[in-house]
Amino acid sequence: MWTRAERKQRPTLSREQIVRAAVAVADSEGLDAVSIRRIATELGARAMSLYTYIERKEDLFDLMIDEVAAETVPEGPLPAQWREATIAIARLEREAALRHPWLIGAIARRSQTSTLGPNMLRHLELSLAALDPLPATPTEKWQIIRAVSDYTSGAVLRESRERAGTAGGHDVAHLRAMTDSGAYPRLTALLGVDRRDSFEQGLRWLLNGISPEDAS
Amino acid sequence: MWTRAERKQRPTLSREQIVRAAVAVADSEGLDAVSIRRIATELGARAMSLYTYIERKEDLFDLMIDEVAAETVPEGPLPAQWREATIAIARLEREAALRHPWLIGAIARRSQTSTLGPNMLRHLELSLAALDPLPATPTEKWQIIRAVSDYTSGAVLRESRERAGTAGGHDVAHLRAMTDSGAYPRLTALLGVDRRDSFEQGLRWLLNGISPEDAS
DNA sequence: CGCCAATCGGTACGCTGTAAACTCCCGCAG
DNA sequence: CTGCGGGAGTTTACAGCGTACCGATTGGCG
Repeated sequence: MWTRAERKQRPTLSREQIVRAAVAVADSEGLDAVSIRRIATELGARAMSLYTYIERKEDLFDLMIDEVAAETVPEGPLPAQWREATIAIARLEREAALRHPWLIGAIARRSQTSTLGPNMLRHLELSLAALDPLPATPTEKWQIIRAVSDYTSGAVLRESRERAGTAGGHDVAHLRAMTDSGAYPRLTALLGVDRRDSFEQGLRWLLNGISPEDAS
Repeated sequence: MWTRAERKQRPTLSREQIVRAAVAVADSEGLDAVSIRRIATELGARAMSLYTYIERKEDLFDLMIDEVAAETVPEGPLPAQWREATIAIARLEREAALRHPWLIGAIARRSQTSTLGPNMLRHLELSLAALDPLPATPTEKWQIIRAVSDYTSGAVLRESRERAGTAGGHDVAHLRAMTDSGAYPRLTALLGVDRRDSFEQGLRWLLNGISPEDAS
């Protein structure tokens, strides 16, 4: 679908416009607010007009994902050290996912590996480029990229849910009740503990494990 | 909501029954197939009857998540080595999530940190117990648990999507076209490469980074 | 000019979550 | 025993969803 030509006439809509509107709605009201009718309204069109540009709603999600993937493509030259370069890319992924908290949900929602869009391909290409200085086989490099991006997406999934939650008093009360039961002593001991975010710490651990010699 | 007493009359339905039916439907037909009407039909009831046991559909997702979380609670005694114990728990998480591919999606779908159910609390308690032998502050232990489970959920999110996909020929053709363009040389070089799964490898890297002294 | 294909609109169908009001019927107070 | 409170389950209804199908419009090209 990435290769399908756009209209040749002169439309009042465009795929780019639709995707941007969808991303804006998702950013401000969540993924569930992204409905065909809603996006059409947003653009002053009728629902069915969108189907000139996408085949089904899932396509729209794919396009939204790739739209945001653009933010994960590093702009300038990569740091010369593979480690710094990889960290920089992981940070871009994290920041994009926190800016668009619906992102991981959209990825998880897609029934199968969504077709990779051009921005996602550029992102992957540059993730590989970051490892150029590393003496490793392609298979090993691929494993490293997967490990780092797996960690990043998991961390970001948790982080963005934590931010959305901010634990209303009700949940806290419930948690207290549970821990007061004494069934979870270690958890109880953790209730007041510092929960400063630890994305960077975990990333450091992972990279140290990959390459112990230049651990930080 | 976990504490709310169940009915005292004599119902033909039960919360447990509803949740099990929902998990079964999600397992075999995906999360989208879990609708109130569908589950009710599955149980020979009418849609609105379910609302005696849950307040809204999101509650059902929470209950399903905790139902599956039971499978991530280790049964016997934990390995004495914190490292082995942590690996064992991570494997349970992975296997449960692969058995129920909708799981990560359900977690991502929940608008905020869902209320922790009893099974999730037991899982967390035992994750902490696994680190008992480790000389570390509670904050550090919490960070370790988060790093490991972040990595695990990210890896499993990717893995289950890969399994669902198995890349139909169409996608492969598209990918070929993209890489033939020459814009992604490193990716192109990777096309035929071995993609053996690497969950264990990444987990080893992470644990080695956490504790270099007993690296494997 | 005539044609074609792209674009957009309208209508309709079967689905969704759930609010509101209803019918039962059990267990208990008098 | 009667009466009744209240919980279980049902019915109906509504607004919204994705999208199949068809018709109207229109601009570019032969």
